Amino acid sequence: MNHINPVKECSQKIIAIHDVMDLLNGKWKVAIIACLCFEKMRYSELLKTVNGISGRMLSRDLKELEMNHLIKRKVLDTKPITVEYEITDYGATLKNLTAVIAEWGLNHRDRIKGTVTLP
Amino acid sequence: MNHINPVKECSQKIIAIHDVMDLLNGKWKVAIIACLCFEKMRYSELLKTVNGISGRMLSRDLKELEMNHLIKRKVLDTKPITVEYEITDYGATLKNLTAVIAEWGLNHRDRIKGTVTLP
DNA sequence: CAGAATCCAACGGGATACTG
DNA sequence: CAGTATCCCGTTGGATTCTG
Repeated sequence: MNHINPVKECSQKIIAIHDVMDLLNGKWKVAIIACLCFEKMRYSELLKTVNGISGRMLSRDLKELEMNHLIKRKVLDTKPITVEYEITDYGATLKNLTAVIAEWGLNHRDRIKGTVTLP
Repeated sequence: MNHINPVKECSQKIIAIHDVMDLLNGKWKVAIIACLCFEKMRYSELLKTVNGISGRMLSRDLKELEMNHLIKRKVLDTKPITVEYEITDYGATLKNLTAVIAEWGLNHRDRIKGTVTLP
């Protein structure tokens, strides 16, 4: 059994983290993924659920996430047209990741935002 | 025992995720935290370990992380001067988060970098 | 060694208006 | 409803040079 050089192991992790941060770059992608891990949603629902995102950014990020096979886009032929976004099996492997992030955020809300930003 | 409205619960998580993404914004912060969770490091070591980061960004991000009490800066009076960065107890609560991200990245490296993003 | 300063390019992201 | 098209600004981030 080989011992792994601890420095090497760290480097590997750093590279892996770069990959992920590259895939989920920007302010919104993690939140979008988290939403869709929770349940499939339509464009307008995402717009409301992902607080503060603009339509432009939502479109853009959805397109990128779809290109990376993390989500699926399904056009329903209702009238008027509606579009449903759904997490893929691949994307669903990110569920734990989003859960850990959300949990940390919940536990440390006060320290993060500090004094302000809450009435 | 109260039932939590599932939509409400999702919204809470989204907000929490926004907090975290705000705290760890940019390409490098998560990697820096991961490094320092692994072991304390000097500036120049971080520069080598966090692949590809520039000195300017490292300085900037270290300052921000310090302001948020996630890391500590310690000046050693060697000559020439050396500076050691160390994770705080508070910052160390992010260790699991960085580990989960790194693990996902490692497991899915092939698909991310892939051959040519899948035919 | 550990940065600060300067310059500059590129991207992120908001607001608004428009389309099928 | 689900976008697309512009416009426009602030930030990010790289390269380089300078300092104690």
